[in-house]
Amino acid sequence: MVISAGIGLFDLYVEKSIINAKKSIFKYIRHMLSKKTKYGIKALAFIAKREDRKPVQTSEISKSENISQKFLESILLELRKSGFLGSKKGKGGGYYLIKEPEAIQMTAVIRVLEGPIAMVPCVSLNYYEKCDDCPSEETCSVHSLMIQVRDSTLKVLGDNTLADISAKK
Amino acid sequence: MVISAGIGLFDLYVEKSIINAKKSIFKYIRHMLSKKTKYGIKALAFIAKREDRKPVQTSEISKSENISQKFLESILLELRKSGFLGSKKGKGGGYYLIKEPEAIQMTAVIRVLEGPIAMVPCVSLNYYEKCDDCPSEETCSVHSLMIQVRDSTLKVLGDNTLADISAKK
DNA sequence: TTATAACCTAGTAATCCGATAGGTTAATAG
DNA sequence: CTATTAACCTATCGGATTACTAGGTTATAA
Repeated sequence: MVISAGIGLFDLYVEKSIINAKKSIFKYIRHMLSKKTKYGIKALAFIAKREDRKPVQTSEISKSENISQKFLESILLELRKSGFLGSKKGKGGGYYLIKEPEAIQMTAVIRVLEGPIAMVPCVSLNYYEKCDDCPSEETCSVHSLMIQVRDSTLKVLGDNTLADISAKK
Repeated sequence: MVISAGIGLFDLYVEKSIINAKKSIFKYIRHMLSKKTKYGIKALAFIAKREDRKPVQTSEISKSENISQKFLESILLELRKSGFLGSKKGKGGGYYLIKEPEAIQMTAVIRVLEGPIAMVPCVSLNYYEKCDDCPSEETCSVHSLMIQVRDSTLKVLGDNTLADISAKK
């Protein structure tokens, strides 16, 4: 007597329930800060911690901070192009800070790597965009709330410089 | 003499440059607050604005706030299941507030619709998750910064209730 | 009994994230 | 002058989400 030679209806149900279970167990959690930004900040802090101003290699940061080297390369490249870092090729090359850590606000770093700091485009200072569904921003219940959130976040990120977050402990 | 019978190298280059141009013009902007949450807040405010406690239909909110009705249905359903709203079927049915608007903090609403308020899971109070790349949270440069952001955001969203954001103007 | 409006289950296109692969260019050491 | 080093560049990818849409079923009231 053959119990189950192929995939029956029951098997399909089991299969489905496993998938659903997986979905609920490994529930995706929305990250507001992308890994790109997170890695970028970590890398900047790593470079800032160096007493000397000698170039730091991507490979060193990658190993020390557990970041995929290729991914990190693209991030550091972007930070260089945005004017945060300078670079040097060849042996003994790498990336180095151009400005003083005290002069680098976290708002600037996040805006370059992540984009807008505001939670909705209609309250963004640097990436403003009108909502297509909203007839008026004055009467929008979300608008004023998000302005408050934006301002408090901006205060924190503006007060913190690279020097603050890379302070040796 | 055939000038160009098919797709030559040059055509491909042109094609490519158009694509790149499109990419840069219509740059995607990361929204931290999803439309789902935004619509949910707007709908709650709409219902709270009603003096009477009679049920409000999805269709009415949908028209007034320019929200896709089907999408809104799913959102209101979720808000009902989370204990923010009550519902009534059939004619004259709809959704109504269960609690007083003053008793509904925006932190609660956002946590249900959006998920964590923190920008990184490792500083989330309700959705905590260890970072797999970080050896220690104490020495992480991002961690302490994100705690500050979280706390300031939490303060704003905790201070604001549904009554505050739905106040008639 | 019929209209209404909530409730439920699927599925979809578009889009992004995080990463990988495989090179080229420029600077330094020997 | 040559080899090595490390930044720089281009392309591509799977997996996952978001914001919907489609097409129903159930419960309530007129």
